[in-house]
Amino acid sequence: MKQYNIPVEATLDVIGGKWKVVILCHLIDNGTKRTGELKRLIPEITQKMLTQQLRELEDDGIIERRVYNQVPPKVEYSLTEYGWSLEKILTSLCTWGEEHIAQTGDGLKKDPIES
Amino acid sequence: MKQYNIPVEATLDVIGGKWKVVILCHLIDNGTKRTGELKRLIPEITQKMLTQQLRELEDDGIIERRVYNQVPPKVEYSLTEYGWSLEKILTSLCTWGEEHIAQTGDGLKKDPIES
DNA sequence: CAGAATCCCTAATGATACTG
DNA sequence: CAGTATCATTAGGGATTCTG
Repeated sequence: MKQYNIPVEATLDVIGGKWKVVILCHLIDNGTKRTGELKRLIPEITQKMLTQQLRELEDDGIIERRVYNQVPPKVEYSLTEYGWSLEKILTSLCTWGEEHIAQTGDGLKKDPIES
Repeated sequence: MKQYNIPVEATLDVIGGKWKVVILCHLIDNGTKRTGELKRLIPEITQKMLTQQLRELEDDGIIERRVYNQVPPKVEYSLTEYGWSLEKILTSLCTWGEEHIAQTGDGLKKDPIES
């Protein structure tokens, strides 16, 4: 049992990881992504960090990991019902980022991937 | 000019600091807090981190720093208009934390401060 | 009271190689 | 393809001291 000084710390505990929000925002698109897709969508992330962040999200019940027993391996990650309860937060974060970019000199990198 | 892979990274750039969301959630209460108040509301934070996070939020135009020229010094921090554009995000984060705490074994620390 | 400046160290992250 | 294990690195952050 964890103890917080303020409720929002509980939220940060769950989505505060360095890449978690980014991962979740990608998953929110259609709700499901393969490991390799996430890796390509998040070029700077390392294999290690991707796996680690995914594990933690899984442990917190935010995402589900589905393994297809085949060769080569196929693993899909998707939001759980509990994970979808973050939808409002995630979309707000995304929207704010878009508006912020629109208002500042910041921008988006040239998408290195075609779809 | 910063370049992001996905818009939400811009948001994380601004509020992704270790204590920023917590600080902002406190400021959202009534919009203004003195340095010492924040320090007491966030017991685990160090002087250094508090100042550092406040500076970054100030640099990003999220909060405003008002210095009263007196001895002993008095400094107040408040959300700027731009900072208030984060309100929806911040309240969502807080609410989710409350619900998460209600549904798990987690809880809040005994408030060490009266009022 | 608010905060700047040090020193210092751990924990978080990266890089690489290996496995089923 | 997905993931583990290991080693190396660093920077984020803590403790302390000092100042107006």
